Amino acid sequence: MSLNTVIPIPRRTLHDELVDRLRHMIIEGELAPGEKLSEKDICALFDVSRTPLREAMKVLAKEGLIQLIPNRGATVSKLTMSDLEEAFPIMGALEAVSGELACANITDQEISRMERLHKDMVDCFKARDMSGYFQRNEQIHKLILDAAQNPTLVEMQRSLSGRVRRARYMANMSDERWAQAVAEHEEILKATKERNGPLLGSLLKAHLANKLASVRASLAE
Amino acid sequence: MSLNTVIPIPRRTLHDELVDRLRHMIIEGELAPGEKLSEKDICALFDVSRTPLREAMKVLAKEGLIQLIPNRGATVSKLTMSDLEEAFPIMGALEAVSGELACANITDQEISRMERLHKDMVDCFKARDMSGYFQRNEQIHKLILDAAQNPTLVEMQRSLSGRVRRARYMANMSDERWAQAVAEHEEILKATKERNGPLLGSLLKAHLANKLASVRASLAE
DNA sequence: GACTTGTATTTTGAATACAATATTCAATAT
DNA sequence: ATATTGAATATTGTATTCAAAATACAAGTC
Repeated sequence: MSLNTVIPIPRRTLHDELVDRLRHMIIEGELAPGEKLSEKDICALFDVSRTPLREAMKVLAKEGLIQLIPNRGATVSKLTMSDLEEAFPIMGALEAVSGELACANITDQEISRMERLHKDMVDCFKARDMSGYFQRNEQIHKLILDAAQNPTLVEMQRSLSGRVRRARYMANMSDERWAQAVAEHEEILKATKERNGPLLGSLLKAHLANKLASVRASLAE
Repeated sequence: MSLNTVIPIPRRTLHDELVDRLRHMIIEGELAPGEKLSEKDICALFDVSRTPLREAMKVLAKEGLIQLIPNRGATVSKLTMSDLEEAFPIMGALEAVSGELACANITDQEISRMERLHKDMVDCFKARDMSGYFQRNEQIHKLILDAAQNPTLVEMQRSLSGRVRRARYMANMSDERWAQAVAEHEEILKATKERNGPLLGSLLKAHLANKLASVRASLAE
């Protein structure tokens, strides 16, 4: 029997499924920041009992996406500027590490995939296709992260960026900033191809810092 | 009424309490790595029902202290060398950030408390009081972290160091390494007093790297 | 009318009950 | 003797029930 090719039957528990679905809804803004999450309503929505839902809520609270107050239920976490200020230095540090580790481990194949994604992303930029741009952008960052070969790092980044991703609804990217971001990505690609870990690390960190600055500027108005 | 001085009546939920107690037991090694955690047994141990226990388990799994396999229950995570190798670069990066942020925010009062702790720690070293040393050592690191004024950073560090703390049972610190660690702490104190963020950051990172190296060496035998 | 105070309703926390899956172990076949 | 099958048992996943706390609201007071 071809044991290696057998894909295990996906059997998820309800609470795992709920974690994924709720997380998605929160990140996509379907559940608004500050919104009260009534157990009753959500149970009705997904047609599950409160037990698996409550288990899922504990996980989401740990990820920082919701807030649980004893005897008072759950609300979707609000995303304030100070939350961003808090998260960004950490994300920056993690980006730097992932850059260093990625350079140490990345394969030629991954690099060429990155080049392809980069090209597509630039095309999206030229066509002013923001949604397509964001998608490629995320894929590139994910590629770097995965190349770092560190599951814990991936998990932490995912958790933080999940919290912060909602910020894209907070501020619109200016045209200059967009162009600048693309330019930064050119350098990021270059450093990766050279497998220059420290450089890639600092580029990624700077890239993130610039992003925060632009959000801050856009909110200051 | 003196509203500011009223301490809220501490009312914790059972699952919160369980999270704390189980975490403590795992970190202290009372629950051995690899040990199966039977819901029935633990419920009996704490005299609670399965509902709050299961909620607590989800949180501990998220912290990486236990592993949950659907329909097969929970086991205490094992701590392998490769887990350490994975965690340390992240912890290093977080240490570096906390050093930078701490220098920006630390008060004179906190610095003098740090000096006091440092002195006590050196005394413990001279008296070969390892337990006392560890205690002060931890307090110093916690002080730096708290000074960074970043709750998310604190939480992430706590989570990672919780996983890794068990490593102290894996390897005994050599006498040279101990002396070296104390010397490193001298520099850490100095950089803090000078409020030299980048320096403190790199010292903390190096301090951690050395620790990992010593664990690795000690395990290599 | 604004503010208490007490009661009804709703919501959450925890325990129990039931269902699904895994494990154990004896009986059977190889 | 070892391996395999299937029933018995145990354990986990989910639903339901019960209890405690919070909220909503109405009646009474100033």
